[in-house]
Amino acid sequence: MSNQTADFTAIKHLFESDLFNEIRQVGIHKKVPKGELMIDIGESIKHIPLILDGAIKIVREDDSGDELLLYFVSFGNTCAMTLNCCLEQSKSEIRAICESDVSLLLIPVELMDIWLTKYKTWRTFIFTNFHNRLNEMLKAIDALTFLKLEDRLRNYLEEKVKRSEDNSLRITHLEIATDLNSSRVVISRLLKQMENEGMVKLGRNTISLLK
Amino acid sequence: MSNQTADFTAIKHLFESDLFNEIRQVGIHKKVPKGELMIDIGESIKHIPLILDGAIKIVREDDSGDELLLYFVSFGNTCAMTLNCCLEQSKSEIRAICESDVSLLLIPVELMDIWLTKYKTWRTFIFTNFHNRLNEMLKAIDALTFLKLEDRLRNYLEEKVKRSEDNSLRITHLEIATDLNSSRVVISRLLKQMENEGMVKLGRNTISLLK
DNA sequence: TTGGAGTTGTAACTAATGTTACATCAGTTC
DNA sequence: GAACTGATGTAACATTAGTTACAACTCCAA
Repeated sequence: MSNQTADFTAIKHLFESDLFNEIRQVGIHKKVPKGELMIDIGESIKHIPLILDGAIKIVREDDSGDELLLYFVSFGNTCAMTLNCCLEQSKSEIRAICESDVSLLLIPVELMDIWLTKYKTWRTFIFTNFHNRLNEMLKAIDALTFLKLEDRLRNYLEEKVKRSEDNSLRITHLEIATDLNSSRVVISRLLKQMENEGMVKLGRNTISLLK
Repeated sequence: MSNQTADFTAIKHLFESDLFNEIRQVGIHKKVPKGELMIDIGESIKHIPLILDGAIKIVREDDSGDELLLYFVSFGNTCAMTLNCCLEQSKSEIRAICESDVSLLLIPVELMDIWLTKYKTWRTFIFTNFHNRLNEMLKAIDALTFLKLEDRLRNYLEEKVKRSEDNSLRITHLEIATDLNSSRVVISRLLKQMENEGMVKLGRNTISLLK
């Protein structure tokens, strides 16, 4: 796809102009529709994805198919887990699914190291990303360790609402249960309880945060 | 403390010789006894610690003082969470406690970026560390999400035994409970059960892994 | 308009983990 | 050796979360 269609505003300010120009030249622009699987567990990765628009949901899965949502990656960022894979030539440990329509640039792995020596802003970019990802992982660990499911659910809903137009979400109880590695019945129970407390309003396929 | 007393063998093979010499020149050698608090949550960090010998235990704590052991860092490594802090000038998100007597080198933060452009082996070192730490965090998340406490306990004991001379540990049930963010009674219960199954042998202040 | 397929509500039950309370035991100190 | 401290064993109970089962409701398509 032609790079003319890509909107670089999300990343322009991140990089010095020489680097920005290189990125425009070598980056392969791609649009991926909402819901599409971008990377699956076990795949090897040859490009660094640079997100221009939209958000990606990063999911972990165990052997028996149970899932857990780890975090979201949005514009101006890249996935540090992916950087990992690139550097180590190893397979992906995680699954990446488009949370919305996503516009991104693919950068060939080889440039990673070259740009690290050449551009200060690239180093900053890479390390900021590692930093953000480590913090997201810490947040996930904190939630799993110290929070009750009800609070994880509330956080989850708030996080989702932040990414939506208004206070309402188009989502089913089952989807939530999957993301939180719980069961549908438990989520329904907690949601109903939250509705009774006036925290949310439930409808078929929709949840509105009132708080 | 003089650098003559430091044993560099653990890291010599990691770096090209120019870099290795720089490290020897600027690195401040330090020995920290077992059990000592190296870094606490909220502290700011001016040096990158390079571990020569021993192991450090990385712990997370929430507002109410509940703890969780995240992972161990041992020789030839550094703590990526600390790298984070260095780079971002932010405060430590974690607590680091010496699991054994530790010998380490302190590298001034300023050199971090300079060495990144100058030395390929430094880049590899830094990224390998980020990689390892992200993987450790993933492992922690997996355990919290997908494992029952009994299995986390077994993993914990196996991990500890790896770092000890023989199959026995000098540890109390309370210490284990703290590391796993559980309660002493629960840990005692599970240990007793494991003893009945012939998996461990319990004594006062000691646990031996049998199978 | 009828019959799925998917979504939600709810009850009853089970399993896992945490809490409280107390007894005992080993080692240390006075 | 009496008193104290920390470590462990155990019972009874509480809470949280997961499971099974089933009814009811919505929407879409044949």
